[in-house]
Amino acid sequence: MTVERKKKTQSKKTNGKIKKPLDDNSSDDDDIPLSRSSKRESKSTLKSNKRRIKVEDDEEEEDEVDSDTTLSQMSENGKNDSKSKSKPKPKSKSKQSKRLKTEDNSKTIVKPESPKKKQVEKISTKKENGNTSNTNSESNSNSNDEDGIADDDEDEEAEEYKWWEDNDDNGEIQWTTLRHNGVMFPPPYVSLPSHIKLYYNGQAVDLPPTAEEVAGFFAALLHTDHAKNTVFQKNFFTDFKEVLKEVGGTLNGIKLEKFEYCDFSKMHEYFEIQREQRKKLSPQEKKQLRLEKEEQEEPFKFCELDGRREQVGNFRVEPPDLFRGRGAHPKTGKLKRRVYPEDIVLNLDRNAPIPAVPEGHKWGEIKHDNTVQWLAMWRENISNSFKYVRLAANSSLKGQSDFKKFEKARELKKYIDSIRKDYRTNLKSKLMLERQKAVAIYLIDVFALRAGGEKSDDEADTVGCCSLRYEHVTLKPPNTVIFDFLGKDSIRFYQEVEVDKQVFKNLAIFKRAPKKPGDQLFDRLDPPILNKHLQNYMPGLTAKVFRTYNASKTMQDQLDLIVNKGSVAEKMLRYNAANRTVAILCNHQRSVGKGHAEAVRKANEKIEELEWQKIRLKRAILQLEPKEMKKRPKFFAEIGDLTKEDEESIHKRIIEREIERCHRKFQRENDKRKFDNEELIKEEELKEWLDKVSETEKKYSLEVETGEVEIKSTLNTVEKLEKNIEKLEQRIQTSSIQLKDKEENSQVSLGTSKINYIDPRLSVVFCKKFDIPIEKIFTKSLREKFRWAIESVDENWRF
DNA sequence: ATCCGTACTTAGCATTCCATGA
DNA sequence: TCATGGAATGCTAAGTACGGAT
Repeated sequence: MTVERKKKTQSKKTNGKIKKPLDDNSSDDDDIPLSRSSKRESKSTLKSNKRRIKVEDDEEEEDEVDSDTTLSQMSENGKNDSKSKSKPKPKSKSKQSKRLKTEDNSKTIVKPESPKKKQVEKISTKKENGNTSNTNSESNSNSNDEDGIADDDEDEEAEEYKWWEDNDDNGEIQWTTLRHNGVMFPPPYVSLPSHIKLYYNGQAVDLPPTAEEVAGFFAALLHTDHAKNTVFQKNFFTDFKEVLKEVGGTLNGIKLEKFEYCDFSKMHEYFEIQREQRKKLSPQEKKQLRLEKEEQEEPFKFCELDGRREQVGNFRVEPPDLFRGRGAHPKTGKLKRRVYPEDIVLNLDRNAPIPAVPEGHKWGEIKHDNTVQWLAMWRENISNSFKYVRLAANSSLKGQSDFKKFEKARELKKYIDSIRKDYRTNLKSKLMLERQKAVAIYLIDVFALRAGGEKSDDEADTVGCCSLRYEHVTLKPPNTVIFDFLGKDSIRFYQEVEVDKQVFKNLAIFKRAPKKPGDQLFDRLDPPILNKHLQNYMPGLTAKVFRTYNASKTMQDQLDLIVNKGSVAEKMLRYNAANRTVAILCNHQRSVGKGHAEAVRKANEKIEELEWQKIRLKRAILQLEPKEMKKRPKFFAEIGDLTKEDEESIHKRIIEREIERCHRKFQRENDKRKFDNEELIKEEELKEWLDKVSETEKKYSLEVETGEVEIKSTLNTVEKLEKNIEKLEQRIQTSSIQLKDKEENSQVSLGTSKINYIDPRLSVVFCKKFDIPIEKIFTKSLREKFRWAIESVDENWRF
């Protein structure tokens, strides 16, 4: 774990703690559930009683007026809200009962059901145009074995379905036929060798396999931050004990009571060793394993959608594990239980054959709902929500959704001016609600905030626009605002920015006493209200569309600034810079890799050494032709830039590295020989190597003294030297560019915006106009995902 | 209106792959 | 040639959105 990384995690945690009574009950203001609930719930009560704020339309004074009543009322409401709090949350039980209900009569295995939902399986008369090939879509169609023969790829798929060349869009229905082979289950648990144990207070514990598995989950994480997190430990241990109880306790009578007494290190070591072995296992044995694995998953990788063969995304059911929540998640460390076929609901077309079930099991339910995109789903036990098996990103369905998303964002272009105009106006509205809407949309538009829906107590405390609280926004007159909060995935959003004057004033109003830390800034607002408002401007417009719009718009603008010159590498750098602007806008972060600081240092040293080499060559030229100095003083000027000290330290570094290398080489070589039973290299030889190095060292120090360089004898003309200098310059250039790129990217994640926010057609156009191979920008899988974009635009297309 | 269930997108970290350079 | 490390992919958590029931 690096320093940087730690820092970051820590800052997350610290941040979380501030607001998290659960984590730390030292602070005074938190009567645990009460204060919390009041925070979170206060708004709902308020929302109902809309109330006017009378506001003079006079610039300066207006704000002072009487919103007060509203506010005080508000916080009062907030206080006794804990009552209202307790009533929601019917909790899992009632949910559970509702659950496996079929929406759609059809042939349910488990229970037949009332026809409910709008039974949309009308065989839309949509002809299978476009895809001339297959279309054996009608019933039986022999379950279309994924024959080992016609193995995918290239020309074989020449007739792939180009949905973007069709223009039929039939609203609700997602497909007409859908067949697949179900899902792949993780392998059953295999017990550890009998000498690998959990130790409790020094004693080996005999665990039944089911419990051992759970202990193993923890052991596997022993060296991670999770294992050090007390919430994680606590949740894990509770669930571990529960499982143990379920299976009748330990086999040798040891009672596990305290986490602190558990020693997982032997188990952990064992896993490490296994991993090592798997790693070096390998000649082509690895390949063999890989092939076996591929064969196993083959049947699940593809499904048949409207007669076409399409890839499934996550066909593998999530294996049991300890839940790794992000940030300060109250449930982190809990056991995520194994999923069985009985837990799984499959979605298929009515005539599809039912996939085989693992021996001795049956599917939970079979549905035929063609208004949805999922192939299978189950309910997970951590937060009682659903997990879905869906198509892969390169599928037509996903592609179509993606396309629609960007088209919707493009449509916002037509409305954005009037929306902006309106929210500027409404910043002065007399209605509190309108003002809040205006400010919220402003923040969403300008700072790319997320909508910010309400969250419950058993999730990490993170916020977005509507759920911002008092303490997340600091006002610094005249118009500077500091945002500091944890957003999605507990990623910190920290920005010190200048905002519109009126926005500043409004934020001040929203924070006005008696509001206090913990209270909602936008007490009248939630995402549905906001979205409803937005839909008055444009059908389908929601808060998230702004992120897509602004991201792609920014990208377009940035790309427009790039001029078509320089090498591909240079143009790529500019593209990445544009990409980075977008990523920063969207606050897409990543933790700095563990080797980062070191890598930067090394890269800097490398550049320094290249510079040094270059200077040496220049000196060599002068030794050869002293007259050159007069001819091109500029060319030689940089010789003076290198101080003696710098030079010496470079020398030192190189020498040290060489010595190091000699020792390593010696070591390694002898290890090998020992292994092969060969004669070892003598110490003398090492000595010889080292002597050579010290000769070099002497040469260098002489160089420093005299200023005379000694260069390879082949470099004996000015021309040759210059050629080499040129090469060095080139290398320096490339290295510097790369380094710069690396540093600037260290905390910014470009991928997320590339995958989700930047209209891929922008990149395609960029490539066409600037003569860049698309492979430079999109990886293989992204090219597949964005095939619709790659194949559909010409270079004049604009977002 | 609010609540709640459902379904879909977006997100960063973990793992694997693969090129590169010591 | 092997180790190393960055890029690519895999995984699944964490968001948004929306509609129907109450």
